[in-house]
Amino acid sequence: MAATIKDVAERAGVNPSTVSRVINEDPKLSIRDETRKRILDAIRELDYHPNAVARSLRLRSTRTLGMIIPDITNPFFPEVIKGAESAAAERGFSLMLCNTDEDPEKEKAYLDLLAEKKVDGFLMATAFSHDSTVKFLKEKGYPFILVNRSSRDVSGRCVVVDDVDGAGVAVDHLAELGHTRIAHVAGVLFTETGLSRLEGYRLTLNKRRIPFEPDYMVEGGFREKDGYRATRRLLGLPVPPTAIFAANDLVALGALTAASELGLRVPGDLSIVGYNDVPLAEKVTPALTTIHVPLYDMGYLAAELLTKLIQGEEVAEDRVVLKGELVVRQSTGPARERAG
Amino acid sequence: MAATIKDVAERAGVNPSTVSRVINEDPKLSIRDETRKRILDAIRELDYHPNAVARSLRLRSTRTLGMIIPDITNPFFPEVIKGAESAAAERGFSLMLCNTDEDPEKEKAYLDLLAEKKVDGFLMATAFSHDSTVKFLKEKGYPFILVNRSSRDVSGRCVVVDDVDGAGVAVDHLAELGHTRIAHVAGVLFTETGLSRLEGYRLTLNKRRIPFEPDYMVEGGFREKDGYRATRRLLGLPVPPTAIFAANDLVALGALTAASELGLRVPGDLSIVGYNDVPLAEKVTPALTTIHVPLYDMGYLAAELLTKLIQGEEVAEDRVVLKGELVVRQSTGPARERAG
DNA sequence: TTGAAAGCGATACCAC
DNA sequence: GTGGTATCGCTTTCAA
Repeated sequence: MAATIKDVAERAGVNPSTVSRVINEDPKLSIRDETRKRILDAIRELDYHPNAVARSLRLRSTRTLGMIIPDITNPFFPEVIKGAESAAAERGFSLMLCNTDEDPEKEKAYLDLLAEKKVDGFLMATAFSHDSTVKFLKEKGYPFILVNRSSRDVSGRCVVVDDVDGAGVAVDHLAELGHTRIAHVAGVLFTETGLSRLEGYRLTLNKRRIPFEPDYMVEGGFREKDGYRATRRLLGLPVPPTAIFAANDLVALGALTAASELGLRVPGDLSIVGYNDVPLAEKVTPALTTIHVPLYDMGYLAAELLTKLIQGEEVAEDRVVLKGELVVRQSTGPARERAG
Repeated sequence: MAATIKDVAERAGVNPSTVSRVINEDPKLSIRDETRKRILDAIRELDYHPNAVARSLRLRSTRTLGMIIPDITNPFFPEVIKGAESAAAERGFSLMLCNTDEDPEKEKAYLDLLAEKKVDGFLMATAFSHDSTVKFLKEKGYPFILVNRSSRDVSGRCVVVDDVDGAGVAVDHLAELGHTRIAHVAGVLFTETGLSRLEGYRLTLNKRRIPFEPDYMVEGGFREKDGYRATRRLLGLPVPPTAIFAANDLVALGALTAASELGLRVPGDLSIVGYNDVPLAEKVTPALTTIHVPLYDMGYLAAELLTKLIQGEEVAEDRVVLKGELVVRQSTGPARERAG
């Protein structure tokens, strides 16, 4: 059995409360050096480690954050998690990680579980999560931060990237290469990110006076096969696009596959730009031109913000908006007339 | 404030202990239906959820597992974590995730932290971890399972793949393609996995009566740049190898880059086999021939085993050995004489 | 400068 | 069939 504070107290010949004060460096404690030494010695001799469960019960704080993500094998998340974990650890918090597999029922179950386990706050990285989640969190008054998603229901409390801007940068890049037949394989359009990237696409076409061609906008999803299917469709059009702005890198990868199956060369016949700059993006051939999103920072800032919220610190801004940056690699090139 | 068991008891006009028995479905409880109903109603009306921290203190069990991994952004781990998380969740356990960045000090700090937080057991996925970790765990009597690593200091308690066998399969594949100049970019040789793969390489050369050429064995490491450097060296040899068995997929990727920089074609001029079949492996060009390791299963089985250990269930075998399987893709091809 | 005791929210043993 | 009460390990207020 591990030693308790009582054991330490007995060994040092003092009361447990005194031991507690010494451990927690109670500022309004004046104690004789000799007594303190006895306590410290006893702690060392017994290899005493305070029981965090008991502390949590007493202090009503577990120093633990719950993080809910849809799928850890999606290459978007590991960097985000790592950032969150670092920020949490630096502030003495641990991370409890929950994977929902995009299943709303699991999400709800985890929410309840984490609430019962009395985590001090929630990091929600699930783009699909129904607003009932946000509602639940708000009603219960639990501190939370949305990661890479925002909500109309709530003032701030999120760390996001400016997707309208990022999509604009992507489309600008293609336009500057001379492309006018620019298609967009959109993400899921009931998510903020999906919607905003579409908006950025349309706004930039507009700005550039490129007419919006409805056939060039196809709603896909965020997975590779969504990109594959959508691209097959686009490339089957009578007048196919010469460039595709994909909702994310996975989608761009699917587009790459579809193009190569049809014997098209990238970027010779088709330029493709992705979104997020997932680690995979630079490994594939051709390496993906994409919008680099600071994934690590996103996680870090979210966890930092959350711990501040928890500790009641004043936060200037509880809505952090990060900017994406264009990274030009090999999947985009100048537009040129096609043989047909 | 959330309702407590006392609130429920008052509202139902019973004693807290009775509420507890109803909640936990105490088998040796006989209770009037009417009383039970009153309690259940009170629970619903107050939206009562038991405080897991208080339960944990009383029951001396947190139903939480600590999982320590070196680097979540290494594509090896997300699948493993996902498997572990699933198995844990199915058994009512949560996962506390800790990222050490390969830093032994962080590892120790996390070990202490998790111990203070009274996790019920440890999942250790750190190949580099010093044996002091295993020693610590053993001395304290904490249940633990090593993932993808074993230890001489301990009888079983691990889920590993048979790396000697896997490496053998990889080298066999190359030999069957007619290669005789087969090099090995080894991993870190003070890890079990690094050592075993080297052993498999040597045993198979032996079996095939291919003489072992010391210059063809270069110790690298497990990172991409290790593979890059080692391969540059191998390809600079007077008589360079025609095939490389890499310690893992990341190393194989580095080899790929080195080869293409030198104008060599894969598999035309050089065949490369990786290890693990990380998600990345099938995405790169040429797609990697590799040894598929059941990453998800590894995590799943480890967590399952650990929960059994924790709950005192009899486990037939506390050392689970999985087999890798050859996946032939595009990075390997028949040997042929080179121009020089 | 230190001690005593209440209480955090549950469970479980022992009564009756 | 249900209640009383001690207890898990720690913190904190109030006393002395």
